[in-house]
Amino acid sequence: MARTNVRFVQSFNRMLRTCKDMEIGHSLPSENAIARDLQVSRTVVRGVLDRLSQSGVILLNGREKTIQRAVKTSDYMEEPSTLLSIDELENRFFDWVLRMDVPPGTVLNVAQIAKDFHVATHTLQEFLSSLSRYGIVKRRARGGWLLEGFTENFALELSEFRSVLELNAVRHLIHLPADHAVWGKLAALEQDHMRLLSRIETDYHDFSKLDETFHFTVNSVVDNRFVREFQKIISLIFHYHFQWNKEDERTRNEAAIHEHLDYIEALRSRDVMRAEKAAKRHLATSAQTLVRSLKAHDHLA
Amino acid sequence: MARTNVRFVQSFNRMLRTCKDMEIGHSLPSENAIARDLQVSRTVVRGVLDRLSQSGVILLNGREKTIQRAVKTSDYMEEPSTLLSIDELENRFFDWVLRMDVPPGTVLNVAQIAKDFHVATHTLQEFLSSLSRYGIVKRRARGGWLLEGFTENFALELSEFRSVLELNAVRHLIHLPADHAVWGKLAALEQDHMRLLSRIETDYHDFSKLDETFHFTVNSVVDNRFVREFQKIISLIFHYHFQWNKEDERTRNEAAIHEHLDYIEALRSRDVMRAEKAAKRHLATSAQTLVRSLKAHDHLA
DNA sequence: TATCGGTCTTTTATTATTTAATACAATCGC
DNA sequence: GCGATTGTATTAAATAATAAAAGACCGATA
Repeated sequence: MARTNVRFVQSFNRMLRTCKDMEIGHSLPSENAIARDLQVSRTVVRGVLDRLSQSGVILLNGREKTIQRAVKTSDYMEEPSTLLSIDELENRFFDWVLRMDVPPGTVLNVAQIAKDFHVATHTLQEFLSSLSRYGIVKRRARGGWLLEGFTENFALELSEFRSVLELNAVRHLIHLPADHAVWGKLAALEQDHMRLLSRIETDYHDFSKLDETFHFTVNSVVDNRFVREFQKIISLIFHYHFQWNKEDERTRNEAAIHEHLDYIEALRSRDVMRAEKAAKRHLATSAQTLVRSLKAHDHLA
Repeated sequence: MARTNVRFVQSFNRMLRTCKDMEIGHSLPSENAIARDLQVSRTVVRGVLDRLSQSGVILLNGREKTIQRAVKTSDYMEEPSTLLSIDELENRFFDWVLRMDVPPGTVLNVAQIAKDFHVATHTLQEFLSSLSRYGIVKRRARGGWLLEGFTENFALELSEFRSVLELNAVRHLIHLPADHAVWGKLAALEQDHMRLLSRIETDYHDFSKLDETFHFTVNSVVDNRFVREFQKIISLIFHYHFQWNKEDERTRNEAAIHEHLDYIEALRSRDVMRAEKAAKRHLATSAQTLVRSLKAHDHLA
């Protein structure tokens, strides 16, 4: 009925492994040193040392913490199943929702989802609250959460927002000096695209990852925390849709590669109009793909 | 040791007020009807009716809920002090932080703040979690929250992001037909600006609100949930800084009014370059003001 | 004199509990 | 019989209580 003692158990076991490698008669370092090493508080360290002394592995005497006997397998404690952190939850949640096992408009059952995902309910609550900033979920008047996205409108607005950010990045990028790192990265990406094109018949599937890297590279020239945060969610959503929209995948990806190559070429020309045009064309295609795959999935539901 | 019964108490008192206006011998409507009326579940209604029957105000007999006696003042229950909701919390929190009672880098004490703000700790946790999407706070590795903003960099990046969004809005706006509502609003705003200018000596303080309305109007032409969400936080932060940066306030505001008027004029010309230029100039001034007021406040701390 | 360990307080994460919502079954009046 | 109403049971959410961990303080010690 309170917080778990995973930290204690893990620290205990790690401490045992350290003891195992030490000779009998030697002494462990100071509590502070151990705490620093294990990245836990001294309170935990003291708990661990107490327990080690109780089971006779070490002898506490003033500042001496002498190893008394060899460590046995039975000394180790079993680690309680650790819950997912809020970051790990993000991926699982999107995986679950974006595959549209869940249609928009669903009322989310916090208790059930928390159980399924092996997270504490309050962790899920926090996560949903943070998602509500993006309008993906909404808090209902008297308890409960409503899944709003991913509707067609959501996809359109997300794509539009993405375009605004990326076009801004493009305008920055073309003014960067020739020795800026981004140009080298773009050249490398160009090669990657060409290589993939040559083996597109079989490996068209690899485009998803390449696409993510490409857009990330373009946007990386803007050093802004808000852009970065949004980029994260944008790439997450686009990436997921890539994964499960299999229709025309080879054709679509091949066309997208050509658009990317045009895009890179246009950037390199340093011509604002041309670069913007190439970017816009690709972003429009991308938006269309997203909307279409949403609709296709909707039909199944 | 569990959730509060505010809902029950409030429903009970509201029910009593209804009973007070009814004559003895009359019967209350069905549980479902009452639930609909009070906007609570039937469970609560049944609880209320039970209690009313216990205290002899009504007599329950099958489907009859007959009023038995007049309602006395002592019948009413005292309402427990209700906690702030997460929305109300947002304003209080920003008020607290942006006035820089709290320097960047502070570790936030959830328990303490929750008590000070009269919210449940989990409400605060959720709120902080949602703020972490904007990088204003960060979750620390082993518990606790770290206040990151509002540093100079934060102000710069926020301003930059604001510019990106607003310039996009400007590009949309100038292509809107002459009969679009926004032109009327801009004309009205222009008048408001002129009027304020004529009484600037005394009423320069009113500019803050006008500024907010103006930028809201410009951005309103973009119908995008992500833009809207960000607009909320941007206007919040800019607005707060307006409130407490008193240095040169009259001069600054007067200059800003002129920039706004130029801005409106430029929009009306429908000339992209001119509109962008006017917008950029004002946004740059605005960014500078924000950074400067941050620094000024920093000196005091 | 700087580090160390004992003690205590503060703070956080999680569970247990209470209230509220809702689904379903039974009943009543028309 | 049928729709509305109530009775009952299950489920879910909000919050208080609580165990674990972090950290502050201080005298002791090498």
